[in-house]
Amino acid sequence: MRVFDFDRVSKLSPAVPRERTEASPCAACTVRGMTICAPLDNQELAQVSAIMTSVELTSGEPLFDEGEEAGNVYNVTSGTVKVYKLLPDGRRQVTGFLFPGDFVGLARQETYAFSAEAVTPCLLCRFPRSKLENLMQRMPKIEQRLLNIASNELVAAQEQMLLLGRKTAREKIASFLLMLSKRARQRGQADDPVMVPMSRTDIGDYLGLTTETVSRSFTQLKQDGVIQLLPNHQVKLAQREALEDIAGGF
Amino acid sequence: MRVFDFDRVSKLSPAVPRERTEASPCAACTVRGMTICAPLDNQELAQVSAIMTSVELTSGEPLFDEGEEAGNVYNVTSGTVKVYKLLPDGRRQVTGFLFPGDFVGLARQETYAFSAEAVTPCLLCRFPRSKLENLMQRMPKIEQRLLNIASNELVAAQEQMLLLGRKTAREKIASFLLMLSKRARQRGQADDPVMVPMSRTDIGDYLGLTTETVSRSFTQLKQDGVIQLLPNHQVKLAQREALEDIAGGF
DNA sequence: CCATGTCGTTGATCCACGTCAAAACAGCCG
DNA sequence: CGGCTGTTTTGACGTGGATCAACGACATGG
Repeated sequence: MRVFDFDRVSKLSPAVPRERTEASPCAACTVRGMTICAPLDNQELAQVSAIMTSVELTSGEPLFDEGEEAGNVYNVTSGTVKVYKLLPDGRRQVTGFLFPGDFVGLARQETYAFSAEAVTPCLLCRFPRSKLENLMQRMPKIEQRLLNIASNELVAAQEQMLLLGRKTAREKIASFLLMLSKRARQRGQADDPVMVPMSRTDIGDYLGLTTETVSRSFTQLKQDGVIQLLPNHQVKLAQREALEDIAGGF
Repeated sequence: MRVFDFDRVSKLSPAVPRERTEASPCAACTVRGMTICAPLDNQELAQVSAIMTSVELTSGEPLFDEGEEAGNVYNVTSGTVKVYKLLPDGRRQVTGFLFPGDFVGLARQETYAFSAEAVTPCLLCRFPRSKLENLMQRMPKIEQRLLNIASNELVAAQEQMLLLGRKTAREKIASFLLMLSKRARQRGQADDPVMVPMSRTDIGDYLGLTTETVSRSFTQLKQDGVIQLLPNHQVKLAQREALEDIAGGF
């Protein structure tokens, strides 16, 4: 596929708390290093924060639906969001999970190409698309950042196609757990007992499986001693090496 | 997923032959309207064409391999290219087919995230990445165009995930034929007897199926009178409406 | 025009995962 | 603490597509 990256500005770095003295709500943002705001200086940040509003979602609350007019873009600051597409008969494909620092954007059309919904209670930054576009005219750094984000997503999308088209249920679950672990680490969070906040149904819809098969694959990996299922939606990666071999198709 | 589009510059338009008088090889480019070069004026085009070299590939010839250093990006000007990822045991996922006007780019890493190979004899424009980056500094229009391209690809990637994760073999084949038809139309080519230049194996690797299942699904659609299999890799969409219903999961 | 390799089609069988059903469990509130 | 509700797990069974195996249909070159 045709991924690209001309971003020389900023590499993805673990989020570190920032302490600032200005009044901007972005000043204390703990995930700025991973967001669209990463390359901005304080003055630019103030301009961006001026058009931003906060959004709070409870578990299961929709953010927007596929086909709706795409008026806003978002940045997740806390919680987990899922984005998905539906077939007319209700079959669902979750195309991604979004964590703090992740960007929820939109298609080139004037309508969203997918639905987005909170998996856990969430906090997001909302930017009206038109206003952000104006801002981008004056700040090409944002455009570069977006291209960089899009490139990363494209690489991830291809990886997911390989998973969906060619991996077994066991391999899919192993890959999924490692993906969660890696992304938690990138956010500066614990990467070993991995938080798995989403339901079996959501996982199945993400991996192209049923809940029953997801559950059975977890059980099987547990019985093989590769993982341990802990309380509170946590999973211990008891044998990370083995899990990586399974995920990679060895 | 987090797609985005801030491109107000150029909408995708059917490729029309252009007649120009300058010496630039791009002057006569028949697919310029769809490429990265679309928004450029003649003077800019000359600068871009100065760093461009032509590449010719025979059927089955590799363009580059996953993991290789990503030194160049390409634009397909004629022929069909496939891009794919492999698992260690040889399982293959074709993540895309590229036609004239399509861009073959790269990941944010310094290495390609996938392999690319000619399906038919091909002609491509090659751009050294570093030189194009320099050019982009001076021509933000190219950057905007790339973001636009990346956004479109992200939408397509999500559609493909829905297909891979949730559609039946029959629905996959129907969707595939309609995709080929639509893209041919966008290029200004015949969209009804649709050209299907790739092998059953390639189609299977794109749709997450085996060659046998691809063949059986074609036969089934033919027997249902929805399509006709013509010589020379062509397929007639005898009942486009019905095909669209099947593809959409109705 | 036939020999030869590649690709596509068809048939028979198998199995990973889906489906259907029910039990076990986990929150949650009264 | 116990009943209620939704989620996860487990079990029994069915099936769509994979696998294995011929066979037919083209292209290509001698």
